[in-house]
Order: sequence, then C-alpha cells, then structure tokens
Amino acid sequence: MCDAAIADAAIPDAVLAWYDRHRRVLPWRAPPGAAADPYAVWLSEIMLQQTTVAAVKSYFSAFLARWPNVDALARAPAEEVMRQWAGLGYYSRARNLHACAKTVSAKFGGQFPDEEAALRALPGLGPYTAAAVAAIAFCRKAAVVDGNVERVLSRLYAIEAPPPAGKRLIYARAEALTPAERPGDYAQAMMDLGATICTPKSPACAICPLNGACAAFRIGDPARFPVKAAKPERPLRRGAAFYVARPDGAVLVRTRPPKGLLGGMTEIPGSPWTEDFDEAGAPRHAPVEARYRRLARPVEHSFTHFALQLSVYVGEAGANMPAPDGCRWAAADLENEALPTLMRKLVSAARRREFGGDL
DNA sequence: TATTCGTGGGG
DNA sequence: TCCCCAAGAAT
Repeated sequence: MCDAAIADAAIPDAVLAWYDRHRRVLPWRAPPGAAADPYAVWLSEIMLQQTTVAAVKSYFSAFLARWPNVDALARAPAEEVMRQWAGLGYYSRARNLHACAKTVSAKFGGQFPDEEAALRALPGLGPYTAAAVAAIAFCRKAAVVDGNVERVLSRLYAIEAPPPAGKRLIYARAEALTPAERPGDYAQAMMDLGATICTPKSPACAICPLNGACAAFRIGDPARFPVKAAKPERPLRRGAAFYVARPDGAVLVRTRPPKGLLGGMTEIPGSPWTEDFDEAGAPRHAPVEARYRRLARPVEHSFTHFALQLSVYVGEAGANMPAPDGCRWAAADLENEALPTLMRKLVSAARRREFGGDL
C-alpha cells in the first residue's frame, strides 16, 4: 500500500519527462511552452472523437484554412460545414460543431469558456472533450480519460472489473493522478503513451516509462487489459439505390433527414435498408419512372453496427426532366454535395456501369 | 444503462 | 478475409 502510493506520486513526473522527449508533433498542438489556441484545440478534439489522427489531419487543416476562428465558423452555412465534414463520419459531430460555434460566438463573444463545467454544457462536448479542452487550452486540472488513458490505467492498476464498474475505477485513478502543474501536457502525454507504447495488441513495455509501476506488466499479460464487454453481432441489411443521371451527367439526389444515420447528408434515392429486403419489390422505391438496369454486383459497405448491401439500379433521364418531390439535380461533379463515403462508393460503381452479361 | 452513430487502416 | 478499433456523445 505504501509502495503503491509512492509509485503513484512519481507517475505524473515520469510521464511528463517522457513526453518532453517523445511527444508527437501534431498540427493542432502548440509548440512546447507556447499557448494553445482554444479554437484549434476544440476543433481537433471534436474531429478526433472515435477517429484516427491520420484521418483527421487533412480535415483539420481544411477547416482551419476555411474558418480560421470560431466566429467565422459560426457564420458559415450549415450545408457548407456538412460538406466540409463529408467523409469523416459521425455526422452529428458536424451539426454539434456548428451549433457550438454559434453559441460561443453569440453568447460568449467568440471566447470559449475556460472551465470544464461550462465547456461540458456546450453541444458536442461530453466528459472527455470538456476535460481535454479545459486542460489543454486553459491549463485547468481536469481528469482527461479517453480510450488511450483507459488502456494505460487499466494496465497500470490491472483493473479486472468489466465496464461500467471498471470505467469508474479508471476514472477515479485518473483524477487521483492528474497533476496541478501542466495538466494539459500530462493529458496529451498519457494519450501519446497509449497511442505509441501502450498499444492495444502488443504493447512495447520494454521501452515504457511506467513499466516499473505497471501491475499488468508485472503479471506478464498487459494485452489482457482493459477488460471489455462482449460485442453484439453485426446484422446484414440490404436495400436498393437508384442512380438516375441526365445526359449532362447531373445526378438525382436528396438530403437525408437531419438526425439519425448519415443525418443531413446527401444520398442517392432508394429503399429503406432492412434485414428482410425483397429484391423483387425494389422497383416500387424508384424515384422516377424509367428503364433501369441493375449492376452485376451490389455495393457493400460496413457500418459500426450493421453491414450493408445495396443493389444499384441505373436509369437515364431526359435533359429537362423535373426532379420529383424531395429530390433535386446535383451537378455531375457533385462538388457542392455533402456526400458520405457510402454514397461516393455508390456513384463510382454506377458510373462504371458493370451490368454483367445477363441484361 | 444500452444503443446508435462512419470510416479507414492494421493485424 | 474479417475483425478490431480510434482523442466519445447523445439519447
């Protein structure tokens, strides 16, 4: 018990010393000693929710170039924000991002609140993000617990309890360890440690600055932690999509409802996606009367909680055919559309026109 | 509390 | 190939 307490007291300094030598250089990170831009910190943290650093980089620089501060982002049309976000996933983040920018601009004079509780009240900021912005942008002592920190701490203390109890134990450890000095660097250090040393599969314990204090390392099986809940199986849903193009290449599209899957994004019209989809009944979901040809192979896409197979029907429209209710014509380049990856995949497949030999 | 929400890369 | 999962939040 005494040994553990002594080791705990030494952990923040050990982590910070490691960070000073091995920190990752990232576009949203201020140089050592420099003040962080709260707007850039917030923007990066929203983008990084459940999203890899590699995927975020180009989106972050594009957003920052286009909207250099929170007031500029607040003034942007929602459709442009969605379009700029297209491809990054979890699109409710983009809506909350815009709503948050408007709140900060209108109610806080363009300055982010500098306390964790006030940040937590903003749209899109949950426990993790509020703590991260408070610590990194405002040097507040806040317990920052993301997936990396969970992994590091669950190993450090060999926490066996499955969630949610295990997560509460982890959070308590995080609060106890968070230092008053350099809380932002400490948070980023723990995340860097998790991302580069204390990795999910084969952690590099030999070069870890915490191996001397790590219970899981002592036990000899660090990869066993954190203990996770069993994952539900992923069902297969199927449906039909109708790619209708005019001679000039314009494509019939529509906007999905603002909430739910791919909320507010542009889609190719089609049927609902269900586990008991009936291919024979597909034509009744066609947006316009036309002669359709079905692609030889369906478009496949994998979401987090279900897999999807879409039959693609390709039809041709006259040059001046009006768009039916709820649909519109999008220019052939689709540049002004918030197209999620699934829909880009679908458009590419339709334009390849691989119908097979049977039709 | 348990689900729902994307996407791309790595093992 | 398939499964895992990555700086989680909202409901």
